[in-house]
Amino acid sequence: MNSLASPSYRPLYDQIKILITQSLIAGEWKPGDAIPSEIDLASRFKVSQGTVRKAIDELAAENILIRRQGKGTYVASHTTGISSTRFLRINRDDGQIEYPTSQFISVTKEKAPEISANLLELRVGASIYCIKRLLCYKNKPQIFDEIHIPAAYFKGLDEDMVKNFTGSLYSFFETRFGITMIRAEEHIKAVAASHEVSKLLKVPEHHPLLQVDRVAFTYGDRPVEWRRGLCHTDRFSYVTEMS
Amino acid sequence: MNSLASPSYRPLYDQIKILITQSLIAGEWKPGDAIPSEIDLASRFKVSQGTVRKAIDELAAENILIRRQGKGTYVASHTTGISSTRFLRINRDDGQIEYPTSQFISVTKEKAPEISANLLELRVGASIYCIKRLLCYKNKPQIFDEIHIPAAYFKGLDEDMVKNFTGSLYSFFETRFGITMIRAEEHIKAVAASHEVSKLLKVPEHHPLLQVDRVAFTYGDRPVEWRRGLCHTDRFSYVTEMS
DNA sequence: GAGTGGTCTAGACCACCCC
DNA sequence: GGGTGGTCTAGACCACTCT
Repeated sequence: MNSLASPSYRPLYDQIKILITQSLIAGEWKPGDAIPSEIDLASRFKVSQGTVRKAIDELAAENILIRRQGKGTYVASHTTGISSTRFLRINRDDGQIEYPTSQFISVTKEKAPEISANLLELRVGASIYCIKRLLCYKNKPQIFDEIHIPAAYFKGLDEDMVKNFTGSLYSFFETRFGITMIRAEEHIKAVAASHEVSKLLKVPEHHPLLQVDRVAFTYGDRPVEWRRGLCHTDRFSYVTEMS
Repeated sequence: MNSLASPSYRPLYDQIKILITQSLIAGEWKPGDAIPSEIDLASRFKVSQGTVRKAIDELAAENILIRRQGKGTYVASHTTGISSTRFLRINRDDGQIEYPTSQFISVTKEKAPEISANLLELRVGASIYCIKRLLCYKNKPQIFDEIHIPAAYFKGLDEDMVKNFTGSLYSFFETRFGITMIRAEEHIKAVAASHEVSKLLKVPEHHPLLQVDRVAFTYGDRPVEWRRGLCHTDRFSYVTEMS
């Protein structure tokens, strides 16, 4: 998880993990690609297959790689499979599965406010893109998202690109900007709907909403997105598991 | 995680996991105890040390066992260490660490209502204990909990036992009834404070609260607790991570 | 020094996928 | 049948803890 800790002693498989991660950062293997077989990697890194295995096992446990028996090991992609929805924790209460559609409100270039600058490790006032959108279920707006991303990593992003893309926002980031989210931290509160948001979500002013603040990280645990979601949870819940 | 799935083929280490879990259920090794060394278990189960290792690795990843290099492998306990707070996801916004104190309101025997009966796999009307309490930070009430547990698993529980116990509720369940929680699922919503709850939490009526519904499981993935927490989140957040 | 978990290796064999 | 990941073994050696 955290690649800090005292490197008084670093196991081989840990070094292999870092080498693989570096290849992912460098784009040697792209999301959806198969990486070389364990045997090939073992001879490339001059270690045994078992050591490569342990490194891949851990990356697979972090959902960065995906193993498929008999076929190979693949780089997780937000464009396909489970990975495309693994960051969506809002579910219908009746148990039915339904995916939301996006309705974009605005895409603007802004100066980073303190709240997102700190978490994105930027200077306050650094250039960011700010995306506002609604997530709708059955065409009814349920979530209002405000999303901040550093302009430096998303050069050339504009409103039309976002609006014309079909698929999730993370698959957009991955496909158009080569930035893949691998992990996120969320802080959740209950808040009262502001006048502005109440109109967007079509709820009474002061209606209770779930406020979900997220920081998302890409390879190497670099923070690259801050967002605040305001969710109407009368018929939906945020679902999580712990052990 | 789920011990279902098609058993068309069951790896050895998986069978070892089941055998270890059965020993935990039977109480052969209790929370806090060291289990036998890998070498001992290998000879007991007639497999190699590596196979035992893989089984223990997975149980450790699920926080059911805890490895300590040079010392041994221990059964996770809610009475000590990280495990004692790993189900508490509410944290202060200012980043300071503070643990809540319990203030019990009532402990009663009830008939299970539909909502908890279904999730606890009981008949509606089955006998349960209902515990109501406040969790306080700096003596200020922040969370109101209503907790349902099957009476059959907690025979003899009464109000005095609960009130006189010092420590978390899960360490109480573990110590007094031999029931250890290993996993939980939560569904979260934003709701308005009822008149009743607003008085307990000392917030205005209709104030937004986080409603956290939980089902907790013990060894063998048996559900043994349902609870609903109502949290005042003006200075606290529910924190979670995903990957 | 003895005992524990942790790493690393090498090799055999199995289950799965696809040609 | 050949390639991939998955299991299992046996053994050597390392890092850590306690006595």
